[in-house]
Amino acid sequence: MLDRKFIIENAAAVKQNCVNRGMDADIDHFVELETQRKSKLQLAEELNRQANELSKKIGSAPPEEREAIKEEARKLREQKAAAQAEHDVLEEQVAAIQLIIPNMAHPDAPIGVDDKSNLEISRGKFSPRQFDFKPQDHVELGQKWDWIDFEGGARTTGSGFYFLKNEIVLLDLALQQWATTELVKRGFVPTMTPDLATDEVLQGIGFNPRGPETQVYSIENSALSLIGTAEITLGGLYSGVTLSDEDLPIKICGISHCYRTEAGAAGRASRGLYRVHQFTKVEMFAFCLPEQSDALHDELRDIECDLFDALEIPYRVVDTATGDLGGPAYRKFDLEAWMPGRGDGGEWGEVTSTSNCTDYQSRRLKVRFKKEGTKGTHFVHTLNGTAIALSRALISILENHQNSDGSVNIPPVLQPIMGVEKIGG
RNA sequence: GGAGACGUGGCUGAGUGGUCGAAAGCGCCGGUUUGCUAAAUCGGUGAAGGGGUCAAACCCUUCCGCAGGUUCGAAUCCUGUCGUCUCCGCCA
Repeated sequence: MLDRKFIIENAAAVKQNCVNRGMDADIDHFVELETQRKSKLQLAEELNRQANELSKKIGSAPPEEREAIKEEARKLREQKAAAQAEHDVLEEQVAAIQLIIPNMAHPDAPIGVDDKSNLEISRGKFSPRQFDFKPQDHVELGQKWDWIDFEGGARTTGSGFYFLKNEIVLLDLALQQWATTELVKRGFVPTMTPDLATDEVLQGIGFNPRGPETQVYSIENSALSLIGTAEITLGGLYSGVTLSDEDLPIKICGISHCYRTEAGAAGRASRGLYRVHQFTKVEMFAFCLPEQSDALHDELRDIECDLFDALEIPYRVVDTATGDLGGPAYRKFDLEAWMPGRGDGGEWGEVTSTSNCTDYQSRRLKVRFKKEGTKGTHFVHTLNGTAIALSRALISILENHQNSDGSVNIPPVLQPIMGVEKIGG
């Protein structure tokens, strides 16, 4: 969320930003309520101060006066409680609006209401391949070699779930192992995170854990939800913690399962593994100083490019338009891999996404830093990026590296881990 | 899952109704002393929110895991909750 003072002082810019992002937040109402809230708070504090003053007097007052002072103090406390109650109502309303005001956008982020305004900024090392046969999609390949069992997933759990089987399990594990190793080489602390998090952390990261619009599976009779991404647990890792500026940036990566309800998202573009309710992901996350976040964002994007280049998968990099940023992101880059089996004759499909969320998440999660030798604390900047989302990486590998007999070549970087050059056939 | 103990400032740790935002020690910052270092010694040293100021100084409120309650007044009493530890049970 944005700082309240910032919103009030920059109301016009915040309003324009909401328009650019296609979000509807009543900034004027926010300013009005927040102003009221502050004056109520001052009133409550003043009444409290007066009551405190009286309470202190009681000890030294002559016994016969004590009851009268007590009575007066009691009245003041009652008035204070009333003012506080009014304040609390306002606070709730202010917080509700503040929660839906999106982050400001990077000045270079393309402005537009949806993904049609996304701007392609670069391409990977490899171009989409010209097949001399009709490429199959990953669903067909998965069926042919008994690699992916959607029927089994549907029977045990429901539509949108699947079993991975046979060699593709080893490919999946090899990708996790390889990606994590690559990140460790680049200074990331590897973690395996919980697959559940408290609703508070979910909300801090920018997810809406409950309610009709939610994309999140929540656990009944508890304040826990299944995470949609390790961004949630990694971001929550230091919630409430004040870090030292000397420890920043902290680069951390995490392997987790990701769960998404994908309510209303079924359709032709969601075939197979592309949009599923559960998948595994290796996620990058960083906490850093404000002045570091732009460069770090570029670094995360470049790592994603390195990984997909190493896997020999064609992709393009997209600078996401304001309307497609979501709430927390200040700027977002997506990698879209070429998926030969998608649509008619192949389509680009999102495989990674990296966002600079500046202090939008850290303000809610209260992740601060202290500059050594100075007073006060500030909010860190947080960034996240997909290293490998297994389901979509598997699509990319199967579809791009398939042979005419349906066998699939394993990218050279994974061969030492898997011990084979090819699967199927 | 059952029983018990505990949760105080960067750390250790005192504090069982007001004089406590909180002793003491350690650490840290600054001064003095000293050939350097160490030691000694003096002083300072939490956070959030609000007001105030050009900026400071300064003022107010809140914070002793968290949330409620009792009371004129709560670190201290009560309830709930979360976390940690120990023992038992169960278990991969």
